Amino acid sequence: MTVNSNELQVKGCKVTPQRRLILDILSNAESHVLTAEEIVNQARAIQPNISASTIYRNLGTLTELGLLKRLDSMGEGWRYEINSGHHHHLVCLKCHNAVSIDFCPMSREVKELAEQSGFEVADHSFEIRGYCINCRVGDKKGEGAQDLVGDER
Amino acid sequence: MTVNSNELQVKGCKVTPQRRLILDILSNAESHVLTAEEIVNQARAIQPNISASTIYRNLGTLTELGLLKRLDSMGEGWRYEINSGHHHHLVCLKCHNAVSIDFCPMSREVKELAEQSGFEVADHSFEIRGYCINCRVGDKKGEGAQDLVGDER
DNA sequence: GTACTTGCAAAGATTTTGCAAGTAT
DNA sequence: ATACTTGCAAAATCTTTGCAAGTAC
Repeated sequence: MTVNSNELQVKGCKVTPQRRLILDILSNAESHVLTAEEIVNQARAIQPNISASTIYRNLGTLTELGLLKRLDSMGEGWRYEINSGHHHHLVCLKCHNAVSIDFCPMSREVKELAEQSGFEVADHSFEIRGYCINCRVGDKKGEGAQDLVGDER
Repeated sequence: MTVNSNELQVKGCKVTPQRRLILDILSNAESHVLTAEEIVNQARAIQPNISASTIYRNLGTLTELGLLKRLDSMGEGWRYEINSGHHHHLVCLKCHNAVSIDFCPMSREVKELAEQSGFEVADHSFEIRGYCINCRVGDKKGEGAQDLVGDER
């Protein structure tokens, strides 16, 4: 999943190296969903004097434009991913990898069930947490092979 | 759902007025899931000189003891509720009321689907967001009948 | 050339921590 | 009596904002 610069222009926003960098980091993260902090760190590994506020501002901007999607994060602030449509995730509790799944629990039956009480359904979230195949191999509690840290590009 | 003082003692922790207050607020909230800030505010309405740090500390402690459950909150910090077993919520985007639902998307099929990739399922979350029947009546965007504010006991 | 962006530094907001005083058991 | 808790104030985080300088178009 890559976002090219055209998509930025089409949205009526200027293509700056900082914005490209953010989008590239998230694109390369592929199966990752990164926190703002992680994006700042990875961006600094490439462009050391990029400002954190620039990144925070752009994460907001790009999310509003619909290029990024914000997920909540069990209390660790927001996590961001390239917006590639509606889907849910398997999230590894050790390495924080997030891989998309096709299954969506919001069937017509479930929606109707919710609506029985007069509730108007607007949105939903679903997330499965556990341990990915890589992290199951080692010790689940260990701090071993955290693949989020490091340069990642 | 009420937590009596015995449960605190059984967990090997002292029964202080502050802890009772926190549990009472959350018990009375019934269908509410409150943020730390809301709990602080409600607590202060009753015991004005209670310290916010006491509440933060106790929310942590009570969660570790399993008396409370922490939910994440689309970026607004944690929300807390009395731990009354596994269930999911319909959350109103206007008044933030959270009502429990019985339906759980984690069927055996879904679990197996997740496990096909070698993922070990540990946990999951599911939340339906929208507008509760009370809030549908009025203007959804208005700030009108926020029933979280106020003294609530 | 001009409006939008950036970096910096400072301000905000929220949560955590150290420590002496207070309290439940 | 004593170990656990509290309140206070200070620190630590994380995120936002104001503004002058810089940049994409």
